[in-house]
Amino acid sequence: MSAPIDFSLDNFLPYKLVKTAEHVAGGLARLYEEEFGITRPEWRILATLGNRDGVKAKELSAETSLDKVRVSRTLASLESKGYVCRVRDQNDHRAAYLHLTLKGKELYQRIVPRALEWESEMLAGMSAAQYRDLFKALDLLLAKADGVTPSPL
Amino acid sequence: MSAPIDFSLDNFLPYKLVKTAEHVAGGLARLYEEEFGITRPEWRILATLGNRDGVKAKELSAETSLDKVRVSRTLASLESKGYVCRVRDQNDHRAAYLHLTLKGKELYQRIVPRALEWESEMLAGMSAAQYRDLFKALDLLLAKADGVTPSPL
DNA sequence: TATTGTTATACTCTATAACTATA
DNA sequence: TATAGTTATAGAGTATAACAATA
Repeated sequence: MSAPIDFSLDNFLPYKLVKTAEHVAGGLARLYEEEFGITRPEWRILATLGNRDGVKAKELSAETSLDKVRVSRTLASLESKGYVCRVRDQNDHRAAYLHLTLKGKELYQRIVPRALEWESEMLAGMSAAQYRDLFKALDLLLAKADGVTPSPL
Repeated sequence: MSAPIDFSLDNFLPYKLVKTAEHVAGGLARLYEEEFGITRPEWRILATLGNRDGVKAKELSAETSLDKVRVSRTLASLESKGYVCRVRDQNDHRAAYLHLTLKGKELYQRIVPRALEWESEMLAGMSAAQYRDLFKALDLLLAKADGVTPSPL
């Protein structure tokens, strides 16, 4: 007879990560859905364009971890809300540069401080060192999960 | 004119968490979907019952972060696959104790070692202290996200 | 032929409410 | 009235494939 296995879901890394991510990101999502009327993918694209205006859809897809289908649909909805406009690339008529409109920039300027405020509340009990180590650990896991073995720290 | 905002999605905690969780948990999910033919919620319930046999659906819901609807449906599919059986509570005929069948226990015994092996590969580059700190940080965030202010570490 | 982006389709997940049978 | 669990339904998210326009 084999020895009983000692395994608890609650101490299992993937479950812990998913649960924490859902609760943390879910709280913020409620904030910008209820307070600013935008969805999660809309927020991701808005955040990216606020930081790097004029990128193309393909780059947006890489930056936001949204596939090209979702980017296309999210851009359509952001455009219909008046937050984003497209400027066709004159050298490659398939693609377009994406820009925030004035209204989009204004929304970005209102959301970011609230998001940062929310983040710092979330991190309130954590030291700067803990925060740095958390990000380091997450980066390590991300790289491992994607099959990249990073150079040692 | 206001100063330009320095904000990058990639350094923003909720995004980082979600992205890491998706990549990490996604890799494992492929493992037990392809190798063992069970879905994520099925795995969560199997893992819980393997550890705490005979709990009721309501407790399963709390343990697995799945709502009662999903628990009910997942139990139905696990039952139809022959991994789980129900024993009505004689004192409360609304509820039932959930048990792994022999086939369910056998599956659990095969999956857990693979899952732990996969986890340790994922944690390979991380020291014991880093691992402990990561879990501590995740617990802290989870408690904060759920609005509980835990006692200081 | 390959690439950018869009449209279509189907499948899963999530959230809610309505329902049953018990208590 | 409240609770354990089920069924029904609609909305959102996800994955894939087919497609149009352009390179």
